Amino acid sequence: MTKTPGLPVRGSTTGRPIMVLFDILGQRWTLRILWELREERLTFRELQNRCDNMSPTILNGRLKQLRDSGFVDHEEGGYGHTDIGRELTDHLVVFDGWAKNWAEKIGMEYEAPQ
Amino acid sequence: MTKTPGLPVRGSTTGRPIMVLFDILGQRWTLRILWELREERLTFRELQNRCDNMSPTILNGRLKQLRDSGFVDHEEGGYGHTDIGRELTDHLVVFDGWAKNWAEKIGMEYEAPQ
DNA sequence: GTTTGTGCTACAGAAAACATAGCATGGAGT
DNA sequence: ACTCCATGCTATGTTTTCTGTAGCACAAAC
Repeated sequence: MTKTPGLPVRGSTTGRPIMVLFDILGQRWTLRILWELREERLTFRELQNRCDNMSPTILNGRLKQLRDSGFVDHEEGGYGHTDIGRELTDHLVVFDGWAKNWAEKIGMEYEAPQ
Repeated sequence: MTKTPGLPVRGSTTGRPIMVLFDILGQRWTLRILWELREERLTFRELQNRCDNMSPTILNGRLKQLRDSGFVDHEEGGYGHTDIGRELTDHLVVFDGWAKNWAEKIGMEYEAPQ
């Protein structure tokens, strides 16, 4: 079941791009997968390891979806971002700094390990 | 079950803020709820309507979570963003324009209704 | 005192995700 | 040729999450 802008998705019959995007990102592990690929290409199993040993069934499903959506490809060296996938992930990277700020405001200072 | 930076979440034992954020956003409807509140306060039922009549059970759960996380409050006029919730949502608004671009690249020109 | 709006909760069924096992392919080494 | 290992999955049964529908409790308006 491919999710493409223009086609209806869960929670939206119009296929409006932002809704399609929300539908994709609002599934468990999707954001995390994009995130983990931010620095280097990873094999299926490396990716699985970094994603807390998530179920391969789901990982495979997500990767299929991300490839269908044009965010991820699978070439020499494993799975990695396409150009547009990198663009999307760059936006996510912004959230990293932002989240630390949020963490402080919410009353919890998080200290990075090491 | 409150999700707070510093406490472990699904897929991350460290409670690293970005992971907590991904855990929250990577649930169905959460992105959508933040999105629908971007312009005005909405009552529970208005919000439900805009979110494709999502199940009130889940809506209630999400709202609890978003309040616990400090993104949403419930005051005069219904549910709405806190300052930090607005900040987060501003980032999401960026995705709207971006998603249209993505839609074109992926080979589907989406025309907004009306 | 009945109707309308609001903010939910209850509950049964459907869908998604999980954990674990294991298979098929391909290359390296011996 | 054959074992060994990495890689990319699929299969299966269980658990968790989400859905859909019904309905309750409170408050204000009429």
